[in-house]
Amino acid sequence: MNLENTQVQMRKGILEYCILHIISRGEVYASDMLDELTAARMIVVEGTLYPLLTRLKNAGLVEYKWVESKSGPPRKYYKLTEIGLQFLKGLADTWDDLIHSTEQITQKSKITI
Amino acid sequence: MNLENTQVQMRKGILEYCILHIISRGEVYASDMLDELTAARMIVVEGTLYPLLTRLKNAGLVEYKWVESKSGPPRKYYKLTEIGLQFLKGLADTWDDLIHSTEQITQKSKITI
DNA sequence: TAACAGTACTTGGCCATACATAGTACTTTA
DNA sequence: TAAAGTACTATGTATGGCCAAGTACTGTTA
Repeated sequence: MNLENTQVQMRKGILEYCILHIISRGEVYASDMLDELTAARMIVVEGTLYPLLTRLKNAGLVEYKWVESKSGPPRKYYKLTEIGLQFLKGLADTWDDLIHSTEQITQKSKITI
Repeated sequence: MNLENTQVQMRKGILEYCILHIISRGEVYASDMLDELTAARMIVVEGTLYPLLTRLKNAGLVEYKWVESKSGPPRKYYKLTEIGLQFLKGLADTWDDLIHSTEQITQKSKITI
């Protein structure tokens, strides 16, 4: 039980939310997402992102099309499905509730951090 | 892949943070924590809380003492250790970073939720 | 006093996710 | 043609939340 591990645990589920958000803004492929996540200091590695995208695809929340690249192999460009959009809206509510609940608990605290 | 499951995933790690916060405010036992978590609409069940408390104890973040009860079996009253307090401070930073990163990503979104 | 309900804590097994690591396949460049 | 870069795939591990069943103690009541 250490900080690093807890950071990983806290990320669980939230990553899914963030990635659906990124995809909701337009067609992107994996490297675009990694760039954006990194820019927001939400560090993610390939081994996490790709399986997640596969899960989202299998669940029907996203779809992709192959697009040829000028430099390298073809890329999968993702976009949200209608189901994915609805799911994202539900996630947004869940996330807001979680934030609110956590604030309610932590703000009661007397300790100063 | 459904909302309910993602809610569970999002809770991971955050629960640990909330419970350390609750314990930081004074000596409490499990039912007190459950009441407070429920009041904040952070629903948790016994099977989640007790193992978590055991982990925190084994990691040296909390300690407890047995206190007799007027109605029922004795209770474990928990309080933070010095290590636990330091850990909680680290978690607070982690949580703030996570909130900030998530906001940075979700607020860029064009979709209205 | 014996059966029952209430309270507090324990335990074992299941599942989903994040990650490390290694590997495949294609393209461009030297 | 070999090397480097890009994009995606696959496998195994660890962790934590949850379900469900169980233990143990106390107080109530018939």
